[in-house]
Amino acid sequence: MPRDGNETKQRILDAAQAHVLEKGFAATSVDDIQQAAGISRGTFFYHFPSKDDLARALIVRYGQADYTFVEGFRERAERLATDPLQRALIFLALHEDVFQEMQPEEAGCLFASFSYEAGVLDDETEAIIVESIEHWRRVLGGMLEEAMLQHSPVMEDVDPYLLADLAYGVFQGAFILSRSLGDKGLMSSHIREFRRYLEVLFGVVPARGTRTETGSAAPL
Amino acid sequence: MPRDGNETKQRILDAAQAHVLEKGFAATSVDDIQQAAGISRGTFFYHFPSKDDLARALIVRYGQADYTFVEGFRERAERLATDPLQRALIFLALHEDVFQEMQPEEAGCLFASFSYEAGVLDDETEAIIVESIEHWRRVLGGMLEEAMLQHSPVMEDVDPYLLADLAYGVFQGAFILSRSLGDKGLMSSHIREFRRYLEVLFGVVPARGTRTETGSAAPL
DNA sequence: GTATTTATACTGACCGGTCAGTTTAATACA
DNA sequence: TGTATTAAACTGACCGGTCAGTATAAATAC
Repeated sequence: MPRDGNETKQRILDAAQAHVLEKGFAATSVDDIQQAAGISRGTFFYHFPSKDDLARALIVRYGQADYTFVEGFRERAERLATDPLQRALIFLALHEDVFQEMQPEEAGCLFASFSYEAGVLDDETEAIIVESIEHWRRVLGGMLEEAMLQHSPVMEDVDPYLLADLAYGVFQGAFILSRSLGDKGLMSSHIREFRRYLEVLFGVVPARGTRTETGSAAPL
Repeated sequence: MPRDGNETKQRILDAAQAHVLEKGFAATSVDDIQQAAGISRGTFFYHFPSKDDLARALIVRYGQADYTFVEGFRERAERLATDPLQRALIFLALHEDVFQEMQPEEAGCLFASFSYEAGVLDDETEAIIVESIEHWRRVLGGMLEEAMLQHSPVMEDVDPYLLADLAYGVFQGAFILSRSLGDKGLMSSHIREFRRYLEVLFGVVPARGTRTETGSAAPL
């Protein structure tokens, strides 16, 4: 059954990605991948000249999938709301949903995995990661930049692109915490907390005062 | 120069930690470590029965250093302020200073590095990582819990321990972004942004209205 | 419409090298 | 004298990578 070579290639990439996300690239042997993908050793090297080429292919595919996801979420957010802040909040909430449905073994980012394995990727491939982060920054940062024009933030010197980077960082941090603590639900709660930050920063706050606290709101 | 065995052991751990933080544990060979530490192959195995024992020792030492750091910062923060919110803000600012003085090759967390290399550490050693995270959570979360009693947060259902976890995640995420983008300064700005979140959440906000925006502060 | 060719997909044994770990004999110090 | 260290040789498992050959199916030929 030599028909569809591309299907095999994708199966190799799927098996490889799962292994790399769990154990890391260096600790993933070609034999591991070959066995998990249900193919022979020769077939692996038929599709990928070297293990480093596999790494490159993994990053390329991951970057493309990431781009598609982000653009899809952007479009959905733009369809669901006209207010730019609401769009940003929805954009993040859509990510939250995805993470909630993730299997524990998927909870991780391939880019982050390689970030602690310097020297594997060549400069071009590293650039794909940078582009991917910058794409995210452009999309979410752009929404927040627009939001600033319509909602006065409660603080001065708000940098919408720093906020976008921070959101990306929160995702990455939540992945690591989630893996270290074995707590899957952590992902959602961290994203939700970040959304709360945006809400309170842009003044979209549910009315206070219904609470039972002692009262005085004066700070410091 | 066979004098101090412990000094050699520490030199091995130093060299190993630097390599692991850069390339990962699996990609770090005993020869790499041995050469970087300026010792012989035999000496490495004299001090560490196996490479896995080295991993364990690295985590133990890192956990201890982490504990010392956090406790030191907690004490300094408690000395510098009595208000629990201010203590939390100072506690974070002290971390910010440390990260600012970090060399690019140090920018990373050993725990995070191992979080993408499953299977290397035994359960006991993994538990050290969990304890370390929980220690952080107790310290910062405790400060924030106290802060909630004195400052009414502008939102309901604020979970001080979730905020502490989030701060930890922001650190981790900033490390990854910093490494991926090659931007060292990112660390500080992300921590500073998180502190702003706490400020705005607890109502410690510099007066608004001095800004040049169109005016209306009413949201949504 | 069967034989032949061609391109693609795949196999598994094999090779050279590297890795973690062992052993040994000699040596430096306190 | 015992602890710390060195240098070097060695083992065996495993690793990435190669290669000669097989299987398949569609295209081409007769």
